[in-house]
Amino acid sequence: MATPVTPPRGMRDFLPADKASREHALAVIRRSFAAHGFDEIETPVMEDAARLHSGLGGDNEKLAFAVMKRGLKPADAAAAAESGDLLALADLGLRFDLTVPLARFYATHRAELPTVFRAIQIAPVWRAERPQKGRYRQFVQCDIDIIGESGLLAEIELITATAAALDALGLTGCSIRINDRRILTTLLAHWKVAPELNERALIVIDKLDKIGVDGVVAELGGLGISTADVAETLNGIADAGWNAADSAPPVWLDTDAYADLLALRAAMPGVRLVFDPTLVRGMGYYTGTIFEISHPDLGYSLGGGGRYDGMIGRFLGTDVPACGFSIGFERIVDLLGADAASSENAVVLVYEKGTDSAQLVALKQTLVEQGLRVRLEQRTKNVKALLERAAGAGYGRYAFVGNGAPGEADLEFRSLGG
RNA sequence: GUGGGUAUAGCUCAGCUGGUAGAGCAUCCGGUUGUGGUCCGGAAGGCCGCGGGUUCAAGCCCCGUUACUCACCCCA
Repeated sequence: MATPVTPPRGMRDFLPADKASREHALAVIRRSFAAHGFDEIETPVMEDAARLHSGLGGDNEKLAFAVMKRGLKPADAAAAAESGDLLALADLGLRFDLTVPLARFYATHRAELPTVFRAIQIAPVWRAERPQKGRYRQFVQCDIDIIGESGLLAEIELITATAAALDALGLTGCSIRINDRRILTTLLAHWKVAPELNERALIVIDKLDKIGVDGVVAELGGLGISTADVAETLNGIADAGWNAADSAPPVWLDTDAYADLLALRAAMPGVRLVFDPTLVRGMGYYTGTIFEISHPDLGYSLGGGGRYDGMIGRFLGTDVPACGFSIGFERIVDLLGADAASSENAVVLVYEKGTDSAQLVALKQTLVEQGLRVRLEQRTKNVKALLERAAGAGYGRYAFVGNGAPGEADLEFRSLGG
């Protein structure tokens, strides 16, 4: 190429057709969430660097884009190099999720918010990852969160609203896998895993469906976890479903947490809930229920969430229960594909070169006032390409504007169907 | 962070064993059509990603580099 003009790595431009289908999907999601009693808020794209790196973002913290302080001097850079703390040069960063900003938002505005606050956030986040299919460095998340509700009603409202949104989008085949951090904690305790190994052990367990029982046993062994019944327990976990405790519950199962999951399932008969004791989720801040949207065609999740009762307390001082669910908007849109919803109310007027502009605009204005969407296009040699582009942009009808004195009465509209 | 693939016209891609840079579509022009989505002809459009090397000669072979892409890790 003569001039390499591409957007930043992992970030994208959207052509009119893409933009239209994105906006359509966003409108559907907004409507679903709002119908379930959630209110939309907005926060800045940046937060204080210290807040982003407070340990609540898990591994995502390492992927945060940092923003350098304004007015840095060479001496500052030298000092940072000296100390080895390059992040000292940054005081702000782009948010890598919507949960940390929400916790900050709630701490700031608690007095103005209802006791139980149901929030919608639909906004881009940034992560400095290596892009690939279904993974971008700027992407939109659609979050709903309930703050101040410690009971299962929070989970129920979140999952119900999310399932409704997926349904309204026409997405079929999705299921929601569900688990509870307490079940994982009990399992690790049963194996007498040292607390500092918990996170790494959980990541290994998460891979059970990919690498199988033998693979997990091997990797756990590598971490020094080799209690006698590891393989036996894993076999039980691999087979576990909603019948896990039909007879005597297995020793690794936290029965209180499992009872909660059964209650959730009973409360939402219309939602395809799958109990998956290997579901982990990377965020360290989850304390209870965790869930993830799965689709049979994809190796990655379409969204996820869970309960994070300890997080708000980090900003506020007093603990406030919270639970959230996030839809990965980009992955949903990729799945939906383009819906070229053409409209009969959108028309193209094809005019000959040299047609009087004033007459064209007057004609256009007449049609606009009738409620039509009107685009003017000068006739090209090959009209076919022009009309196909217009059809792709959502225009449903076209008419040729004759030379001479074009008037509305002279227009003969034809369908752009083909 | 680790590994694979790709890079040629605005777009999609050919280019043989190293020997003058190609097609389709899109664009522009001429004609045809003349209530028109047809057809014919022509033109324009290229640092063959970038840098080095081998060679009489490199789009092609070698080394490096950058970008894109797919997968792993992790994630939405």
